[in-house]
Amino acid sequence: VSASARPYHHGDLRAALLDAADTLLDQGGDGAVSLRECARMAGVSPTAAYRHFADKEALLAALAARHFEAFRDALAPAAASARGRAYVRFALARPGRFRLMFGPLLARAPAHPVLLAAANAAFADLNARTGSRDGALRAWALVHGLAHLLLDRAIPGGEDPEALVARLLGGS
Amino acid sequence: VSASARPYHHGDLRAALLDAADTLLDQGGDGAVSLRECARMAGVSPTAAYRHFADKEALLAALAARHFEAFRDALAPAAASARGRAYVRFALARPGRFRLMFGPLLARAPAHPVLLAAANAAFADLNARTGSRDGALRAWALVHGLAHLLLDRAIPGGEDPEALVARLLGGS
DNA sequence: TGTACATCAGTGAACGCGCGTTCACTGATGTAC
DNA sequence: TGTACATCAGTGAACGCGCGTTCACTGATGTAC
Repeated sequence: VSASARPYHHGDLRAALLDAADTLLDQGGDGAVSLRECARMAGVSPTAAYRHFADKEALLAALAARHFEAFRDALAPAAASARGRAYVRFALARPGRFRLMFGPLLARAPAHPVLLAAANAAFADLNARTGSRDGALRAWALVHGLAHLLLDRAIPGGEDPEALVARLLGGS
Repeated sequence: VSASARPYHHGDLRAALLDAADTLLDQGGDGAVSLRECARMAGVSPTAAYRHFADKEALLAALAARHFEAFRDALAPAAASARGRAYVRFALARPGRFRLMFGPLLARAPAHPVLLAAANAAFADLNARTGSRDGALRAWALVHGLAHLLLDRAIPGGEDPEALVARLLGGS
């Protein structure tokens, strides 16, 4: 009746809250994440989260940091030609995460050292691969723009995204 | 005491509401726009907007449509080489508008014919200029990605955005 | 081994907030005769 | 020219909602002697 009454083990509320936030993020996007709903999903009182995070933004920052690390790890092993496709695929598969990571929260990273570090590490990886810095930046912008345009259904024609990406990024 | 008591003239509440939404959008971004605040700014009761828009989304759609038209008109006369720079400059100067236009609302354009038409017209213009369709698409994605990365302060180094854009888009 | 104590994760009530939307209404405008 | 009427833009009260955050608290855990 003690620990097993909760869906998480002793000391893991923090992780449970992040998982809940993740689920909400994937289902309803940025705006669907609320501290209260996370607490509800973790089976805990509305204010329990404040034992683990200073406020809502701190929770989101921790979440974004976690995703930047996973994102970096996922892209690192890919061959240069496949990394662009993987980037876009990630954005299309997990729009909520993508938008959180690259959204307005990013500008507030200086206030959240963990996020700042994770983001910078990921960005450094993205820019380190190819030859010139400007070339890397251009490649990044191209892929990033493609991700956004597909995500927001801005590209007319209703063509299969996967095929389009393969064609546009084929040679890079 | 009749019409002059309001900051708008007879029949112009609709325009006044859109202007108010625009101001909020430019100041606080997407989330800062509320029907109640728009009404407040127009000097009108909280529910007056429903005479002119079916609901909040309809107002936002009308606003986005208006901006797509202006966006298209602003880019049309520019020379091909300058259009990319103008695109990015618009995004940086008016982040709220840019995010509204190219955000999740765009996926709901089919429900708002005016927005759908305006967006498609703008997109057609963007893609019609350059030679091949794929080339145009790539150019668009590059510029769009650059706009987003700069907007979200994702590009490390703190370099002057304007200079960076000029350098990266120089040859296109 | 047993007792006193400090720690601290989680509780629950409460505060104050703003929002979108509905509904019956008022009162000015302009038309039809 | 004057009166009866319909239209319809805007009102204001109300509904129900969920949110972030505070605060004093409880009660289990584990440590020190």
